[in-house]
Amino acid sequence: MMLRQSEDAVRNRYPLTGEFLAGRLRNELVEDDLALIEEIVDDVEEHGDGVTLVHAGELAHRSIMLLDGFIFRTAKDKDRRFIVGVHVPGDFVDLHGFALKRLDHHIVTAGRVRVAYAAHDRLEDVMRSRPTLARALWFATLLDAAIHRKWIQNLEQLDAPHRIAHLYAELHTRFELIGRRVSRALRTPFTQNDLADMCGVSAIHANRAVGKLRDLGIGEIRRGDLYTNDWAALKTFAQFDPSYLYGQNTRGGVSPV
Amino acid sequence: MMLRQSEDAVRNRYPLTGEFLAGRLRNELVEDDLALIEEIVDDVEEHGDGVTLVHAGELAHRSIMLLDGFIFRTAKDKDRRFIVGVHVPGDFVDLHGFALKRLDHHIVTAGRVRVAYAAHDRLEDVMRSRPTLARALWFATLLDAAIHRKWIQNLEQLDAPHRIAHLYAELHTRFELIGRRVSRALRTPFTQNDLADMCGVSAIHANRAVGKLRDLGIGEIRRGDLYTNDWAALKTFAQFDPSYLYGQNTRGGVSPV
DNA sequence: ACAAAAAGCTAACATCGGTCAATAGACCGG
DNA sequence: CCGGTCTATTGACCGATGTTAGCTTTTTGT
Repeated sequence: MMLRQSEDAVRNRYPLTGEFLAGRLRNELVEDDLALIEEIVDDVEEHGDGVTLVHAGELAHRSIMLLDGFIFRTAKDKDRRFIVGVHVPGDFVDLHGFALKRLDHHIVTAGRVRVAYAAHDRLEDVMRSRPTLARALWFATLLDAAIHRKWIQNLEQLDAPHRIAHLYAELHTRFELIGRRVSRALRTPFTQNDLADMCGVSAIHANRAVGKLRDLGIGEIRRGDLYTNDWAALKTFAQFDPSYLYGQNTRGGVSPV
Repeated sequence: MMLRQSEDAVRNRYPLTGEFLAGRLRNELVEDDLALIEEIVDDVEEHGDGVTLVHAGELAHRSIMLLDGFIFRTAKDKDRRFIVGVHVPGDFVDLHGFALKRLDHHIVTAGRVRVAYAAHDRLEDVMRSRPTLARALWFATLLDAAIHRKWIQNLEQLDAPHRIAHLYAELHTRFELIGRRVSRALRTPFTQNDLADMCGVSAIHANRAVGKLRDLGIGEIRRGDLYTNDWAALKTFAQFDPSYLYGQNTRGGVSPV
């Protein structure tokens, strides 16, 4: 299911240069640079749940910016799926495909999404004329790598309940960084199956972990939505340290410029 | 323990532009670019085992290229260490520190190493004058991210014996890609403790896994060195698919240029 | 060569997590 | 409204892994 809309109509309701880019490419990009990014986006689409936007191995000629919703990076086995990353609005989901040409994994929607496409040849032009912007895009891919490393550490260190708590803690902070304050409920379209595939456990064990978080009073997860009245407690439980997200208030190397 | 040597003396014995760069930054870099990389290396050092070359959080003003030996990327807990990445000769170990300014993890030697340093301001100059080279360096960090994703998948998918086998399979291929053919023995300075920290299991369980690989006839690991007479069998056992390393023979997006 | 330290190995037991089976609730299409 | 499918949930059982303890072998420092 794919609903293409008038590009301008969508843009007017959700300007690209709003919360999104200001967050993910957070740095001292000037207005001109932001305008330039708007220009290279050549298409806006909406998609339903579980749509594979890019298959591993395909030659890519454009990259996807996520405007609304969630997107998974997945790997597939003969009979199992592995989620190796998740994206929130403002993320350039497969920017690395720009330099690598083909992806080593799939890009799959999680729930309904709105995405924008940036053609590689236009990206090419822009990066040549604006070294600042080129650096910002590099920074974005490095941030992805930093998140990957934290996931590796979590898989090595935490048991299932802590992994799930850490996932929501990370999402909570990533939403903050794009200017979306989450109050009592963090809403996602994730099933317990999705949580399991992100945390490397079986769906049944993910269910047990969700139950444990509820019993411990850390948070209640219902149909992907996490409810809590104490995010600080949840983050402490998850041993969450936001420094790997290179946010604004953590000094040192914030700006990619 | 740090043994600084005459830079020229070391370079003559192990020219930088040899196997190393040709492998890791594998692409159509011209001679001039390679010469340029040699120029920005301003120091060569040797270090012993277990030396922390860069601490997480430190402001970085230079990046490390590994010339010989192995280097871990590690995270630390109050009483535990996690290895989130391993590097082989030819790798720019903390190139991402160039754009991020501070690292989210530590850089620690594994056994004796030889490293070269590239000052960030010189990298800056070079990247401005040679967009081709800038793209190559970006490519190198994207390759790191691809390896991170495979590690995530392995931690989600494989049990301890398969994780260890996959680790050696990966190293075997990465050595091939830098022109070092490994015949019967892949030699590393890894202890079983190191293997455990890379695979997210206890040292005792790593020992059990090593024993199982021996019993199954997959390979024999003695003091970090893996002996086998059938690498293909080992790679099959590990479910190893080299495409994520973006090697030469896998067509599509090989060149970062 | 010797002693200390590090690394490797093994066994026993407890916990985490996977698998199978069965059930109930929520959502969807007809 | 109904039946089918997806999702969530629970219990029983079993394999994988963690923990503790003790021991042997290898390496390292003197």
